[in-house]
Amino acid sequence: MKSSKSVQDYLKRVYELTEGGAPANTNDLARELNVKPASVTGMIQKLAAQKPPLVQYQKHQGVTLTPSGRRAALEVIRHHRLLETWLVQTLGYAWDEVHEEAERLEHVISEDLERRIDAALGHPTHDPHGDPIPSADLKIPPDDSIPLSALKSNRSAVVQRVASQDAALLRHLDQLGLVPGVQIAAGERSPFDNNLVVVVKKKTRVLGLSVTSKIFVKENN
Amino acid sequence: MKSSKSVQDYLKRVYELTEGGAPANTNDLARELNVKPASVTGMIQKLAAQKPPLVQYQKHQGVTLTPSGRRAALEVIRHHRLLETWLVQTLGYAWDEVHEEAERLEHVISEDLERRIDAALGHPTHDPHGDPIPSADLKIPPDDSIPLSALKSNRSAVVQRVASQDAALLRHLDQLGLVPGVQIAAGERSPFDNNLVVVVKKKTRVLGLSVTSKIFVKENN
DNA sequence: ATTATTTTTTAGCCTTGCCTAAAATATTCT
DNA sequence: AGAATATTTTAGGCAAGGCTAAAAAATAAT
Repeated sequence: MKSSKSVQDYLKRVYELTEGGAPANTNDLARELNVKPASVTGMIQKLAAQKPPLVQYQKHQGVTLTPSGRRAALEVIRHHRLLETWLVQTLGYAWDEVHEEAERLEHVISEDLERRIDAALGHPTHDPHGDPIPSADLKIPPDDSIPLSALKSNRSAVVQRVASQDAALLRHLDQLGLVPGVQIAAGERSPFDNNLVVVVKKKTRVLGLSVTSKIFVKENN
Repeated sequence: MKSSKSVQDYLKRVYELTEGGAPANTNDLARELNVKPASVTGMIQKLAAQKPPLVQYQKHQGVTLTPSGRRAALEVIRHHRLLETWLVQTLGYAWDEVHEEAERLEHVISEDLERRIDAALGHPTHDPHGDPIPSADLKIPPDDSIPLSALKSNRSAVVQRVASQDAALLRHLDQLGLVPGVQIAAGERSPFDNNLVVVVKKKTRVLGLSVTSKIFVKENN
């Protein structure tokens, strides 16, 4: 049976919060879902009680996804990222404008529409932010990028991904040309505040840690 | 405040059922909405109690839309018809495949997306079935078509609209070439069963009342 | 004009998913 | 360790939107 919008949202957030390996905790989920912690406990208990269970859960020990839960989460994420790509490529949306729209559409599109969008776009592997789009069989391509904040001085790299849905930040980066696919070079790094000098499209910029930690790059050769 | 999917569905059905002028009754609404009559009564009472009320309602006398309710209904219908047009024109859907998809999408698209689709399609006035698309200010173009079943013998006309969402019927009509825009000519009519001989694209067909009553045409000059 | 039948409404209940307040458990600090 | 603090869970409620069963109203039939 198809899960509700709420359930899909919970699974998606658990997926995101457990990408680092550690289980997700109630408070973080509550914050991400704009819901009270007590509500999270309630929902998590239901998800863990389903047959088959969608999450693994022991009280006071956080939540992880079961294989079923992970599949359901990836299905939603595939919808989301295909939709974002589609809105940008066919309706001229900017990359900072598509998140909320996709957030609503992702829960209602059919598998048929999913396939048609996928085909119309030529089976894209990454969305406008550079996030990988799970394939039809829900595989995710491995990610070997590193945060720009970890790039060594005097090395060059290609921007792979911008891990933010903050519209203001995205517009700012777009302005600077800091979008997926772009070639950059790292210069001096301040040891005090971690500010980094970066050359993008012949222009020299200084970026703070709050920015460089969200830009993921792949070092050249 | 934006109304829920349920409320939008109720308003849309009331709109459709009252197009003939008469108020809609509980049973018809229940059937259209796949809900029990008792549930309809409950919801209608809530809609009539809102400030401003969305429906006009007196017990045992059926339901009509207030101006606010009508506006809300037309907004949803605009979404639905723009979406159907979009799916057909940009993703290669057939006209019998789009109804259910649009039925779910219509409730979640933003006004921004509505505008972008409208613009991308060149502000279409009719959907793939020939139904009029309410304009941005929710006006509906007047309809001067008549059912094919009422077309006089030996007159020719242009198909304007096919008033059905039955996929099998739509596929059949598509086969026959009986789609909006097509030129047809009426021949003999059987006085017993109302079967009508029609010439479409040089081919002669005999159509029953269940078909001719759903095809709306405009007689040539 | 009563009775019978159909239609509509009321009454009471259920599920989902959220809330607040209180209780229980963990964690941190001295 | 024990107290103070922070986090998490339980308990009890609420609103939306369905349902069934019973009551009431309208319509039809004798």
